[in-house]
Amino acid sequence: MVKEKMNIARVNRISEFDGQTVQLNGWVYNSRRSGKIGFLMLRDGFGIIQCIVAKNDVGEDKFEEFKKITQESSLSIVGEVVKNERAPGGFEIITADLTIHHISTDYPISPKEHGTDFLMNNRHLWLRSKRQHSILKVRHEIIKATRDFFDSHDFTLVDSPIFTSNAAEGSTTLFSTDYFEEQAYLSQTGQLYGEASAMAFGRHYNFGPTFRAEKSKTRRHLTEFWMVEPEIAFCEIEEDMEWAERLIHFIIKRVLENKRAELDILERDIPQLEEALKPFPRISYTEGVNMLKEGGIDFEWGDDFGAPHETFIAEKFEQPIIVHRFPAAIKAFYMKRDPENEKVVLGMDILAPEGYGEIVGGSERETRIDVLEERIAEEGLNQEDFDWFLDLRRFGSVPHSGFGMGIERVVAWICKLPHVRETIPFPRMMGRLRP
RNA sequence: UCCGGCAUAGCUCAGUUGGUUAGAGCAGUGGACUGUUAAUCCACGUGUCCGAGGUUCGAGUCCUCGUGCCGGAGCCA
Repeated sequence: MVKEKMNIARVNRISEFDGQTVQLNGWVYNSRRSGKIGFLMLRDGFGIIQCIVAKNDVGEDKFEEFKKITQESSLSIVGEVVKNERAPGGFEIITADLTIHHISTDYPISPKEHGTDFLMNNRHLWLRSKRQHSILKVRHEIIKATRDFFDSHDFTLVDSPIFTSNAAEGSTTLFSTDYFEEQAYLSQTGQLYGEASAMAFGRHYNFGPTFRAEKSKTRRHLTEFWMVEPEIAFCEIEEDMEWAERLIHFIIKRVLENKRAELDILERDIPQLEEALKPFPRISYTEGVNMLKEGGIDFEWGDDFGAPHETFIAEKFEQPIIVHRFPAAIKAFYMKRDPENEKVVLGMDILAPEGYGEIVGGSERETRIDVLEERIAEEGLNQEDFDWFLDLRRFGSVPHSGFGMGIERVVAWICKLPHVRETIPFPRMMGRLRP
């Protein structure tokens, strides 16, 4: 039996236990035997380490027991931590004792190749694999960096509600739900509430799930995704762009500092990612249209950029770029008109390089109540639903700006994944509600 | 919603111009091996060929419809 009061080690800190006898608790990642010696790859959630199980060390009975273990069986190992160059990771455990907690039978994910649909059906188990583990560790670092960034600049996290009565952006499809005999929608953005918070706290951010019932089947779309949305009082569009750029620089630095091993497992091209630490070029929509025309692409001023247009412009740069001042007609009602050109709004999008497209969308907000009322009517939205929002322009209206950053798209880009579905533990997409 | 592709063993796939008994690798089980790195070697098994209908002497293969999945467009983060 495994002894009580043993040093319990975690694989990520195994070097601190060099030469000591420790206990490790985990699952079998893989194992192979060669007569009287076995090699057990133990996965403890913090890492994977090789454990040597030799008949001479553990005895006849324990060795017979070891022979029974299968992939993803759970067990505890007691043994000495030793340096060994032959072991992946540089350290291995010379097993003195092992206790089996549970034997797995027919674990579906073998160490060979599988299709995405099969793996997604087994997502609850797929999370145990090295690659998925690394992606979610990077996701965690990105989220933590985001929160640290805002927290360290006096932003207050103020959560926005998930159930809402109003559509903030008329064009997008909403999930509808029955709310005590009234219709409620799942939030597609926390922004309008964020504006209320900014007037109360000066600098605000919210971070939560958002829902879009778009029937999108592309590598960039989920129906449920996480978005961080800062909103800043007394902030104009140029400063808004600065905040977004500084945030992304900060995130990249932190991932490079703390998640290098994970990026290596994902075979991420590091120098290419480091390009994102350069300043972000700022291009107006009109300049973007000219770039398309010079590139021989048929495009009319006033049309919205499609994915191919975004890609065409973004591919000219190694780092993310900021596109700003879009035609008012194609953007949301709350964006402020450019005083120098009423045809455009003070909105901005950040396009990630390497074909990842839009990761940030933001704007300076319209401060004039009459303009907002007009725009709400134009969009065919219900004025009553926005009455509380319009109060923000009745009681001390000030210039303010904000943006939303999609976490999954940032994770996909930083990890250089082919699809956003692997960036979230349990993706929700059209045709995917389980597990 | 629109356009294109795919569907064969638990998994990944092959399957010729339509031809008689549908195959491989991996995983699994048993055995050999004290330094393996997705170990190797020997032995053993598995099929609603996505579903329905049609053409044909004969369909995994051809046709029609349906279903599921994948990619893209639109929309967006």
